[in-house]
Amino acid sequence: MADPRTDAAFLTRNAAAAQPAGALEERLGQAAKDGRQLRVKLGIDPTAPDVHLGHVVVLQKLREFQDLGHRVVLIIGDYTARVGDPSGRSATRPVLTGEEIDRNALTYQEQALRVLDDAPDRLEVRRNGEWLDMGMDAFLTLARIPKVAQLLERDDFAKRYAGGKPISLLEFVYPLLQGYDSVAVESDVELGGTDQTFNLLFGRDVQRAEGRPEQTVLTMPLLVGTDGVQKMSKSLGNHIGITEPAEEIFGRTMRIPDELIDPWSDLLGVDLPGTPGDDPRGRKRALARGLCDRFAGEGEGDRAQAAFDRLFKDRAIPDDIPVHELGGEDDVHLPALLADAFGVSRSEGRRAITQGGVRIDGEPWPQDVLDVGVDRLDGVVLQLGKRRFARLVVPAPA
RNA sequence: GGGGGGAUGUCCGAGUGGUUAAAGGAGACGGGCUGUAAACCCGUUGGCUCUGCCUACACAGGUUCGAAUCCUGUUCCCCCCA
Repeated sequence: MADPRTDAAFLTRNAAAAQPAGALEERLGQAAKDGRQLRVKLGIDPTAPDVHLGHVVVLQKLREFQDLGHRVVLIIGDYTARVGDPSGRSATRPVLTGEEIDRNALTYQEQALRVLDDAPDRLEVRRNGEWLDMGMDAFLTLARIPKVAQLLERDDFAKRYAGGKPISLLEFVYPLLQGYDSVAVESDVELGGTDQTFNLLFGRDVQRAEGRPEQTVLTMPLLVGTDGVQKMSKSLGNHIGITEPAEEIFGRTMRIPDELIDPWSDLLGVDLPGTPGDDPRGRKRALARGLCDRFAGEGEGDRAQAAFDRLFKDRAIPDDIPVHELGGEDDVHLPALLADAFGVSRSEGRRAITQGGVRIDGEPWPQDVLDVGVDRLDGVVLQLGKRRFARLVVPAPA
């Protein structure tokens, strides 16, 4: 446990990079000798409050530091959220209002604690508004540090610049502010995804300029989203949130491409039976169960899997489905009903019917029938496609 | 400050007066096959009270029998020169 070499190897086993080389082990050794905790920083941007599996990769790594006795410093970027982090973005980010930031930060914190240890000596939560709300003179002093050429080398800036896409000065300033966070909290180590590499390394420059020891940078590979192509991100809609119901986590995990099974298992810390490449279906089911147990609660994995099998193997109707109340009309226009029940447009509903995608109580609905008497619908299960269900009820006359 | 270029549907991207709800691709959705994977096949993809109607090609106005396409103004973006 106290062997720095073992600890460093453990911490970097699934990391993308630890920079500079060997620095992590050295720090761990120094900390052990001085009998103090390392301060491990993670800055989070409170623009997207819901924590998803992509965030878990880094949170999980923080947790490992905590379990080795170190202290995590979580920085809520309430001030920097007004700037907008350009990392990995091809366009300028929207700016949030103060209330949105507060709300998001709270939600995030709450959810992050499902992964992190919140013991008082293991977790410190700060907001960078504490120190970034500085005067112009202080800011201008900081502004000497970054060089334009250096900023332009950064991958996403370079791409945008070459592609004729806009980059605002505000975005240029972002790394500087994030770097100053490291000065303010005296971080020993900063974590982030590989897309954060530039910002994290730049933090070292700021620390050096301020006469502080430079932090070690540990980057984690980006978790590929459920589409199997792009990094997991809420705005791309390829994410799985850790507060989602077990059925959802299970089902969406089952839809990931096979190539993702091992990276996910590795980065999210879910152990799988068998060897990589073998029995992808079985391993994927184990992965899905593991994620459910971890985020929805112990035992949820088996439960979700059973529900999943009922639905897709037996093609049965799930037992826990939302109830949709019908209005008072005698005749129901099916496209309108589908629109109300499932949040699609009436045209989409109509299309689904004419393409044979609608079922009533599991029986395919005739493709040319768009209207039906309300008496035919009381208590039945309306189904759109393979996985959208609603139980219909006709309210008793008052 | 001067000059040039651009803004099209979820995204990318054709289209420079009529046969354009707008080629093509991606994505998505429905069906088939299946392991709710991949690959593959078929269909759909602005809305609606649907053999028709309405709204759409940055925004506002104009020319025309007719405009995404022409003109004027506005907003935003990019490039070059200073």
